[in-house]
Amino acid sequence: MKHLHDFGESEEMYLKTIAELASKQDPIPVTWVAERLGISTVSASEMIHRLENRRLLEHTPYKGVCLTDEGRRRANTIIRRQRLWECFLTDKLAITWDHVHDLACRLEHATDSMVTEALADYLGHPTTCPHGNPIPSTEGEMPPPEGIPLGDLTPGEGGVILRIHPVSALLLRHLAEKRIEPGKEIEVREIAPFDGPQSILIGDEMHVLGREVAAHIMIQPNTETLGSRKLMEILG
Amino acid sequence: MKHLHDFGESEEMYLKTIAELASKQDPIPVTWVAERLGISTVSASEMIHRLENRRLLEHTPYKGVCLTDEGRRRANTIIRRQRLWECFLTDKLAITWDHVHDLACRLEHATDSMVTEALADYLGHPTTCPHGNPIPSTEGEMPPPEGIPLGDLTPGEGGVILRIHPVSALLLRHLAEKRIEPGKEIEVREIAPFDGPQSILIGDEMHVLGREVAAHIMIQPNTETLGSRKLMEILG
DNA sequence: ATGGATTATTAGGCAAACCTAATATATAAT
DNA sequence: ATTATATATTAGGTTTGCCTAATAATCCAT
Ligand SMILES: [Mn+2]
Ligand SMILES: [Mn+2]
Ligand SMILES: [Mn+2]
Ligand SMILES: [Mn+2]
Repeated sequence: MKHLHDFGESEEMYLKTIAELASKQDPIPVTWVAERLGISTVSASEMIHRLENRRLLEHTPYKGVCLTDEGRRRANTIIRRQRLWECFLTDKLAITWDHVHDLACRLEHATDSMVTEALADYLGHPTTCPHGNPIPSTEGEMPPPEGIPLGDLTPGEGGVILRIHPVSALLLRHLAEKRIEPGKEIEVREIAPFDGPQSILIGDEMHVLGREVAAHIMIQPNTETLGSRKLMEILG
Repeated sequence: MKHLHDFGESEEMYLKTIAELASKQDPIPVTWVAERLGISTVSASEMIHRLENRRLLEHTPYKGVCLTDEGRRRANTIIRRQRLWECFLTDKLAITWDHVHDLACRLEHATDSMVTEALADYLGHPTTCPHGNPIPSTEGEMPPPEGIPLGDLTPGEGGVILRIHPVSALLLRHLAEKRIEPGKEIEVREIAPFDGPQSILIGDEMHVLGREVAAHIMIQPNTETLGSRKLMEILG
């Protein structure tokens, strides 16, 4: 007999979370997954074993997890749904930027491919979500995300905000308050010693951002202000 | 710690199901609830006790269940969400009539009141769903549904289809195939003996409908064709 | 190489929603 | 009043997804 419950929502969130973390490092420590999902490492470890048995990921002990091709395809399907809903919520329902991430994170699990594709049609097949992140294709392929973290820039360097790496609503609210959003010019002015917070200039306002926050703001660097060493890194 | 899962979807489906059945009879036998949800009576009974403890309904053994005011309010909130999504899916995404019921039944549980009200705004505050059923208010009040079941009409009687009482996608597909939809004229031509199926005329086509199906097609009767006995019933 | 920190596993539990099989109770029909 | 039927409860079990506490294995830095 089939149950009333979906019992696939957890699985989907694991895959999505791993895919999102994978753009920062690969393989992903199980600890990171647990922390992001707000559960114990034991529970995460259990579930990861189950997903490994089903060939959706591979776990190398003491290293971390990597999605298989099928796992990544599935993850990107969920991400596609979330980002399309984000577009709908902002563009059509006029819900603010910092709210749509969490709202879409609930809808994504209740959406099949028929609705997804009809929605994509209706929205005119957008290529990025309101936070600037690319929307995967119907086939579950995602263009490589662009930009480098603001946190990697040094004083004097700056550029245009390309996207906000997907993360909790709290961070988005924090950024929304300071009017830090995709498309805007931003410049690093100062970095406190001992890997401390960055002082940044956006519009005509100065703000101090913690390293964790700065790591999620992805920049298209302004090449003029950029040190040549970093230029090499980016191009080569 | 909070769980990843909602664990409220079941509760919502119980309340909604009971509210929908309540328009046919009151109180509702627990058996009906179990059957509609496709679960055992034991499971339904368990859950109904839990909902009773939380004052969302009242259960009189060997009679059935009635929603409390709070229970009905909650149920109508879910119904509002479902029917607004149904409008969205048909009007904006151009998904057919018979599909939207089930699709919206998944979205309804992933939708909070912010999204619901923004959606209602966006759709221009529709008053009925694509199946003709009334959409409850923000406060959880629903206008009394109109019409009498097609199954109660006798040969020669007819009228306009007002709405299809909410039920499975199978029934909707069945009706969609025969072009039986809200707004159309329909007339009973014949009833087979021993409470058998009805032969009906819609457009220029004749169809034979089982009693169960006919019970879900709600009619605004054409008073000229109507027997005076039934007229009394309706008006008085 | 060795000790301390990180990572993984084991053991034992819990709650929500389901299930079947068996039993008990109330209502309805003869 | 008795019996048959419908309804309810009890008992015991499953799966999913989470938990804590304790232990074991590995990695890394000195
Ligand atoms: Mn989600
Ligand atoms: Mn986004
Ligand atoms: Mn539903
Ligand atoms: Mn409807």
